[in-house]
Amino acid sequence: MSRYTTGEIAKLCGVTVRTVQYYDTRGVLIPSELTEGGRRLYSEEDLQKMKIICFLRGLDFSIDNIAALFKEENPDKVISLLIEQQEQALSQEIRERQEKLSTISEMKAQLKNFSSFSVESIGDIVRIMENKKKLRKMRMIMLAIGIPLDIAEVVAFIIGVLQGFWIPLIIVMALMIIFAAVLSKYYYDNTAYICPECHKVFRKGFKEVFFAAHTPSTRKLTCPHCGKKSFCVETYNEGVEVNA
Amino acid sequence: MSRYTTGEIAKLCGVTVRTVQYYDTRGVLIPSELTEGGRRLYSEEDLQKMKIICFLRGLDFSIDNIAALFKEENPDKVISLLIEQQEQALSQEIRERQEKLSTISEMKAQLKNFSSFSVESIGDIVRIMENKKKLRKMRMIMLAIGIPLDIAEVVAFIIGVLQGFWIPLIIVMALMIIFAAVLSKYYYDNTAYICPECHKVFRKGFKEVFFAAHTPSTRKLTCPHCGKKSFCVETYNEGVEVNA
DNA sequence: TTGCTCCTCACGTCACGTGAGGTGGC
DNA sequence: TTGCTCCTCACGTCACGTGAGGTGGC
Repeated sequence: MSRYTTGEIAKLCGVTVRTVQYYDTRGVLIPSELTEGGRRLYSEEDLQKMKIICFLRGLDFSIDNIAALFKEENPDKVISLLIEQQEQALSQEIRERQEKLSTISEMKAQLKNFSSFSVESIGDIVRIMENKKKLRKMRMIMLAIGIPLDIAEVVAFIIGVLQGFWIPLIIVMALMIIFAAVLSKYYYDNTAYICPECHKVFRKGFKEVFFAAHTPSTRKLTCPHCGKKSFCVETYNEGVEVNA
Repeated sequence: MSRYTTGEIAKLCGVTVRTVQYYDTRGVLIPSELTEGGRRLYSEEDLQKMKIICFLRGLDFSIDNIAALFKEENPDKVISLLIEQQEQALSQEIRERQEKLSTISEMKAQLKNFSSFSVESIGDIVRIMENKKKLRKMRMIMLAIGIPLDIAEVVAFIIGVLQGFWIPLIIVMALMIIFAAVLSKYYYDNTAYICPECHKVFRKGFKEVFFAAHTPSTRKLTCPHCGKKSFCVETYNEGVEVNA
């Protein structure tokens, strides 16, 4: 009959001595023998049990559940239940982490718009991310109107060239100008800007916005709150008034 | 200037009062004011900061990292670093959990082979899972030899029927018998069985194994160690002698 | 005055890790 | 005798949760 010491069990199972001792105090693996000096001695069965415990711990089963399993009279029913639970828990944890990952990568993308970053900018980013869907929806609506008009213009132009009949093109051009004005106004009304310096949301006059230097999602504007001129990130306007 | 109490901050940020107090003691969010009675009062900026803290905590950033970020002079460099770290950590955690999930589902599949399950069977399952690759490899080798022979037999049979020339079929049949004998011996030599009662690995005589009732991965055998007859799970043989 | 909220200890959670100071066993 | 291993407290980790017993503020 081979006997193992705490250290031997630990080495054979790839854990620390402390873990083996801990499992004793937790009552999952009580050594089958003690020396007169109070040292733990483990049998071959103890070793096998420890290996099972380590395997289950490696699958994130809790020590309480493992202990319960060993005390159980009908372990076959309990193990199936525990396995189901564990599958659920792990899948849930994977889903959560995947969501966090996608939030992080969206945040990373937004960070690039901030020329002057301070920790408070994170608050701005959260706001932008929350309003991003609305902003995207608005842009989609504008595209849905703009693209057919563009097509109409090309068609009217071709008609003009091929048939020498220019009336359609003139009508379409007129429509284009009207729609462009309406769309610009619509876009302007539904966007606001976040100052990267003082983190306030503001809107400015149409002309200033229209002619400002810009990138796809920022515009260089003078913040009406702190007075600093910088590239401000565009966001969906939720009831902000124009601060001239 | 609006002031918020601990409870208001908690409600606005979707956390408990205890959490708000805890962030104070941890030094991440120290209230900008205290009443004479010692109650915490938070400013509007404190609220914004708390929202950022909660957002970052929701992405599993540690309180220490968040605190460091707020104290940092160049937060833009630090935030990028932290984001990278967090992405790495989350991906790693996802991978680990996916591996655990696949181990669990393999274990679930193996469990079905155990008619009489006890907690010790988990040890058997681990052993079977470890040897599964070798067993599969052996079965693949046997298929790789068996299938060409099968094809050869069909071809020889067709030749016999079409041309009345039966010599090839006779030769192939003879080869088949020889190979079947060799393969059976090979299969027999490389497999052992685990007793679901006493969990020992054993091998038995060729005849008993050959004629035993069986399923694709178990065979009804009498365990030489405990003497009980039951469906034993097949595993790869790692140097076990025949225990007649 | 009465609820409600908030306050500070202080201990609990979970599965160990990390010393400290002492001792068994080859 | 000398190392090495093991022993038992006892505290630390991480981000809070959960009472207990007391008090501020409307």
